[in-house]
This record gives sequence, C-alpha cells and structure tokens, in this order.
Amino acid sequence: MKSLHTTSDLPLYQRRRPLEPAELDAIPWIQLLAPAERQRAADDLRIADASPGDYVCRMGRPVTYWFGVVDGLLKMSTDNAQGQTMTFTGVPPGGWFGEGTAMKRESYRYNIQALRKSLVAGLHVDTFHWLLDHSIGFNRFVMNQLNERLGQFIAAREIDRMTNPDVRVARNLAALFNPVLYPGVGQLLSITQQELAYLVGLSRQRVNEALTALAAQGSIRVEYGGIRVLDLAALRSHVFLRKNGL
DNA sequence: TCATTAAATTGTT
DNA sequence: AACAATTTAATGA
Repeated sequence: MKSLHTTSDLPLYQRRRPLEPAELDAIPWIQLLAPAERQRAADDLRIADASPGDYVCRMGRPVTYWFGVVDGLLKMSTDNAQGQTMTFTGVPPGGWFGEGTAMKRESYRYNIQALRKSLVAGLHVDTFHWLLDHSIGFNRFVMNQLNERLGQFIAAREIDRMTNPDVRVARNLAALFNPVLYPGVGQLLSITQQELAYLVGLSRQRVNEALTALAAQGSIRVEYGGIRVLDLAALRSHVFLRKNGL
C-alpha cells in the first residue's frame, strides 16, 4: 500500500496560473455573479495541479485562499491531540471549502490533501471578502453552501455510529454525490475503491464487498475507476438488508 | 490507427 | 496481504 504522506507543502504557491474558459465553467458560483463581479473573480482566480499526498492547506496556517476542486479528489482531515489523523470527508469536483475560516480570516482548521492527481482552484481571501460585500448572488451561494454542509456534518455523525460497513459505504457515497455541494460530480464519481476505502475508513476488500452488495441492490453501478449512481435517495436512506434475509 | 506492453484497478481468497 | 483477472494508458511501428 502506498503512503499518502509526503514532505511537499502548499503546491498552490508554485505552478499556479489563470483559469482557462473551460475551467471557469467548472466553477459553480461564477454564473451567479453580475458581469463586473464575475470579471473581478475570474481575474483573481488561480489554478494549480496537486499530486497525491500534496497539501492544499494545513491546519493552523493563516487563510490565504478559498479553495475549490475543478477535477480530482481531495481529503479533509484533522489531527487530534493524540496525533492521530481523522478523516472527515472527501471533496470531489465542484466542491468549495474553507468559507467559514475565510470569513473570519482565521487559520485553517483542517488539512486538505490530494487523494489523487487533482486540479485545485483558489480565490484570494481579499477577493472573497470583496464578493461578500458586493454580490448578492455570491452571498446566496455561500449561505446555501454553509447550510448544506451543516446537513452533511450532522449526517456524518450518524454515519460514525453505524457499525454496518455496507451502510457506511452507502452514506459516504451519498454525501459525495451531493449535487448542491459537488455539482461537478454528476452521475459518475471518479474514485477508486482504494480511495473510497481511505475516506470511509475500511479495507479495500470490505469496500469492494459493500459496493457489490449496493450494486446488486440497484442503487449504484460499479465501473472501472468510478461509481455511477442509479438511485441517490436509496443510497442516502437505505437500511441495508443482510445477505441472508430477503 | 493498430498491436504490444506496462500500469492501474478490481475481484477473490 | 497476496494473487489473478480485467481495464486502461503508454509506446512505437
């Protein structure tokens, strides 16, 4: 098993560049802005590659950017007092995060690492604040974002208490397929079973077994290097039936 | 473009 | 953790 830990740090400070038009279209909130606001945002936005293990931001560092995933997959985690790492969630394409700390201009409260080769966009905090001060559309987006994420964290607490691995995999997948938080995902989530195992905290074998069960039940389809949703509502709420019962 | 080979991912034990 | 089977990506004619 390959290690995710590297010594590289904050790749966004190097190798970053302005966005191309196609990449701008992958920014969900850009269409909500008035022309002048959109221009300012587009001028400020920067994008960079992140390799597996690269840190996009680190706990305790001052906030520099508000980040979004254009392509790839990131992992949000924290280190507790005992020095153990706790993974909160994955961040698939279309996801933007860090608005809470950006608003307060505090330091990041978690680590964000690339789980696979990813394209990460960043909006400088100053521009983030300027948009908050000038754009109603942007404010709506941020509020909606905060509200939706609150729902996810409440759901995440429930997931943690669940013992059944199949249900854990199902709920975690449902979270990643959230169309409001991650509009870039669509019906097909690009994620390997190994990556999903990292996020859910199970072995790859057990994830494979759960995926097979979920596929048999009809809520997803397993593809090479990805998962396709067929029934998101079922994924969210399904109380899994044991193998031998029904 | 096609065929071959290497690499990545999946399914199974 | 190990291994075989499958799928994709890379290479070169």
